Amino acid sequence: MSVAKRVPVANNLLAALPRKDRQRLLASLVPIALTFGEILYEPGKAIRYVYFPNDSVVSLLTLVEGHRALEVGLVGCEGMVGIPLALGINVSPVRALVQGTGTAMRMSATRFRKEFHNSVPLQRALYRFTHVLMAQVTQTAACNRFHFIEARLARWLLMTRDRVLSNQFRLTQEFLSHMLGVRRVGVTKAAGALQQRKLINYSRGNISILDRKGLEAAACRCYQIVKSIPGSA
Amino acid sequence: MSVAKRVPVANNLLAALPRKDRQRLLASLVPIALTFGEILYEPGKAIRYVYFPNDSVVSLLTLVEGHRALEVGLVGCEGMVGIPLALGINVSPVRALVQGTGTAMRMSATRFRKEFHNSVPLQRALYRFTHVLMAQVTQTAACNRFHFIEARLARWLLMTRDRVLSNQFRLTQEFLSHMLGVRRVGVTKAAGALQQRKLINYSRGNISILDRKGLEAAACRCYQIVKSIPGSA
DNA sequence: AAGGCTCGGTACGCCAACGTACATACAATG
DNA sequence: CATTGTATGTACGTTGGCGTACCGAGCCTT
Repeated sequence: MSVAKRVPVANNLLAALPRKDRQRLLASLVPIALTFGEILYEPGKAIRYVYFPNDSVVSLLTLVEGHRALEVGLVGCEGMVGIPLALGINVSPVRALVQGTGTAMRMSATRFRKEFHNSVPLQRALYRFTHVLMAQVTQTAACNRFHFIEARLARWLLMTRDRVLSNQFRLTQEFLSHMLGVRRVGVTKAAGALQQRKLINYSRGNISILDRKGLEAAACRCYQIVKSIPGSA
Repeated sequence: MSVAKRVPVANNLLAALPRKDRQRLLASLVPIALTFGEILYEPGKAIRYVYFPNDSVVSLLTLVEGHRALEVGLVGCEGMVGIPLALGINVSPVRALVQGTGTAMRMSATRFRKEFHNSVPLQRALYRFTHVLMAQVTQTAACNRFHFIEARLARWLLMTRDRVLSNQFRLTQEFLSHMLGVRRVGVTKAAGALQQRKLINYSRGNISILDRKGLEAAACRCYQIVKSIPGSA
């Protein structure tokens, strides 16, 4: 995690604020580079910074002892990482893991509290995003319960695609298994099936989406449902 | 759903407010009887009232086509039903189903918005509860993914017990199957196992907890985890 | 070129949970 | 007391996913 100067501010949440509020916030925000694998929060630990992703992507994971991690939320430029702070809580219930390398705007927790208090538009935006996140977690809960790995994988790839704005990215199957909460072998099988159907291409951590429409058809409807929540794009 | 006069206000959220705020709120709140099976919200539909349960219990369920309902949250006297409104959203993403007959304090959505705006203590309390709910949904997501039906059933019974404040309540297995998102037969087997271990007693919808400690041991740790979140009791 | 390392593919036995169907028990009602 | 309906129990074959183990393929380093 290093300071990244002069990155374009592409976070939608910030971009949608009135100019005055945005300017004031930007004075307290520092652009920062987030790299794949970095852990921003650990469950039960204090939240020290909030992050407004630009082109980076952050996964929210629950940890249950004796099991793999399980992703419950995915935050990109449409949101903020650190929602508990907006709710007056300074401890994270989840692990926050950088899943897509990129930049974000960062602010310290103490500074955030102050700025949040002073900007009603920011409050409105963050409360709305809290709702989107809640809906996302809810849908994911059901998805993890009911749908096949293959469909869930397809959904996950699409969600990532929407946030990194690219059809190609790096991800090992081992990593994916910790997102979906399944065995690596399960991912291998599912990815193999998708590849055979010419929907994706997969090779040593390099994944590319070949047929987006087809992949959407292979994914469960959860993808569309979450996407259609106002404020989730 | 009928007006219920002169019920003791036992909702913790309300009780913890400063006297002044509570008094003002109570002027707009109407005690109401909620009966098992009533549906308060449907997904995608507008929220018309918020509810502060006293001794009633309300389930939040996601619906996925082609599958049974799945509970993602349980709200009793520790919270409020209608959190989206506090976040500035007037559509429910979930179905809200009365799971434990009892009373609640009710307020119209429009009235709530006004009162909410005017009471900072209420805002604080509700944002905190939003966080608790989010954590609960998150934990439930992992629980539904990883744990056996028997452990999940045990957890569910304990959570209900904590909210109805009684070791005995009415619930059919069919109903439970829609809470846990499993077959009715799955519930039969799990309940049978718990009964054989002398932890519960089960007969035609009448369930009683015989050995609470034992049931806690049979439940997954998710029960303790959710319970230990500050503000969840 | 060799060795090590990461990543992906395959194989095997196991089992919780699934869908479905049917059979029993209890309760209320006429 | 017979009838009807609801609630529970049992049974059977199917299967997706699990844990584990091992192998091969590509890549980097020495």
